Amino acid sequence: MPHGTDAAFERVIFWFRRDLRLSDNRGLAEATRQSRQVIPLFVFDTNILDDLDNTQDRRVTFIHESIRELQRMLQETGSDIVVLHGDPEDAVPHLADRVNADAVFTNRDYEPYAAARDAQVQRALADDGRAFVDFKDQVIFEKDEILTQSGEPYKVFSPYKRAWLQRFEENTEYGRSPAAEEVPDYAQLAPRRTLRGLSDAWDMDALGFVPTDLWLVPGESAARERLAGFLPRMAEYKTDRDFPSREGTSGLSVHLRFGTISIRAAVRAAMEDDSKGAQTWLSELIWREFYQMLLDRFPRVVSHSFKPEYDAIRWPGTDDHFQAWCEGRTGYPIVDAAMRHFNATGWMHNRLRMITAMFLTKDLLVDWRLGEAYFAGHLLDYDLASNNGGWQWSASTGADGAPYFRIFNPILQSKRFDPDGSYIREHVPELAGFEGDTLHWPHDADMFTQRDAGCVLGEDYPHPVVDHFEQKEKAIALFKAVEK
DNA sequence: AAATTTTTGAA
DNA sequence: TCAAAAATT
Repeated sequence: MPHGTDAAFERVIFWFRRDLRLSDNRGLAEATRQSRQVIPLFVFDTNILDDLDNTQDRRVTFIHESIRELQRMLQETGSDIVVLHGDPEDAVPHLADRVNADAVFTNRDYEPYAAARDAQVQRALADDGRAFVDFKDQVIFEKDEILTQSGEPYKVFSPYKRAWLQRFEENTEYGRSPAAEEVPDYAQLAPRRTLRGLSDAWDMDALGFVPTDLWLVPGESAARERLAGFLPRMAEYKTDRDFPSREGTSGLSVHLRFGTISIRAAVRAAMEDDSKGAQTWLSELIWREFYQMLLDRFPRVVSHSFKPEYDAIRWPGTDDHFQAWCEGRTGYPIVDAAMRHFNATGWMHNRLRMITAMFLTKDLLVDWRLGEAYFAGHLLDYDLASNNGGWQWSASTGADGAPYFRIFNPILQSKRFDPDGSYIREHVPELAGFEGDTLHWPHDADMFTQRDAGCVLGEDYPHPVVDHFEQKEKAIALFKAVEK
């Protein structure tokens, strides 16, 4: 379609949220197709930022850097981005009024807060006679697109996945952008001079945050490079992904979270590779959609067990044990290594997320919501749907979660997935002198061995805070007590 | 996306 | 007698 000549709108704001990229961005592509002029916008949302209790939040740095890159790319085309700092419910309609936009285009966000915010923005815009148009971009399939025969949402992953794959293969268009464009039509983007003076101050200082170090490079071009770097490793994903000391995972979770890469690009990459590893990775991407669908369809999971009968459980874990877990001093080396690495970087390997979550809920008997909140506060790739889904999986309260009797033995997990102990040695250096299986469970070592390893238990490294075999029985009893 | 105990079945 | 399969939690 020729641009501009038959555009439906004169001037449209495109509002970036968790889609911080120019390429393969459905809402942005539609905005440039349907409007003579497009004004790019990002809002640093004070409703979210004011709730962060750490001025060194890594996510703010990631977003800030990614917006900077967007701005550089837009400026190279002669355009720019408007950046606001405030409450979107006021800021977006206000900007629309200021530039006299006909509409605000954006990509849908399925989190309860975002959905409520967008409904409010839509109402405010409508009062002024402006449209709010949103698009599917964050997922391949939304909640109503994959349903059982009886029209119900799936509550078990495998049949959901089967239906997802079938639907995808029926129409390969799902993997593509609706408009064939992979990048926006730059001719439609508002010229830089038009956008001058519209932004708030948005350097980190003005936002009230301090830049942090990150373990990965923010932005769209870095995301593309990371995917490219993963392609040759994808075939080995199935075998390597469970070992925290190997580079076996894609490392794309942060980019998928902030949309510096599109889910379609990821799915296309998996579909174009016929290895077992690619299928396994695709399966993980489908888990992501499964959890997004569940959150959209059952928002009560934010604060309640997906399985209502397990809401009756009163988790008896103590605050002391929770603190020991948070700080990586439980006396379980693999758990402590994972938590210390996490605290230092804001990232945790998926295998370790399962081990630490299982340990908090089934060994320390602490309510999964506390663990979920701790991860929510520190994960650079934090996503409500995936984090909640993962925690409810580990706690056995979720849709298709681990059965309550399937409790990880943290020592066996450690031996299996960190066989040479290199992960533990790196992140719990005081244990590095222990050899073989003793590293995974040092507490049976005699004093000679401890001195030899340079680590006296109870002094240099804590005694275990609980006994796994005792706690596991208590965990099973908690579930049995409330079973129907 | 488990761990552990019990039973089975072939040597 | 032991490893694999099945049952149990």
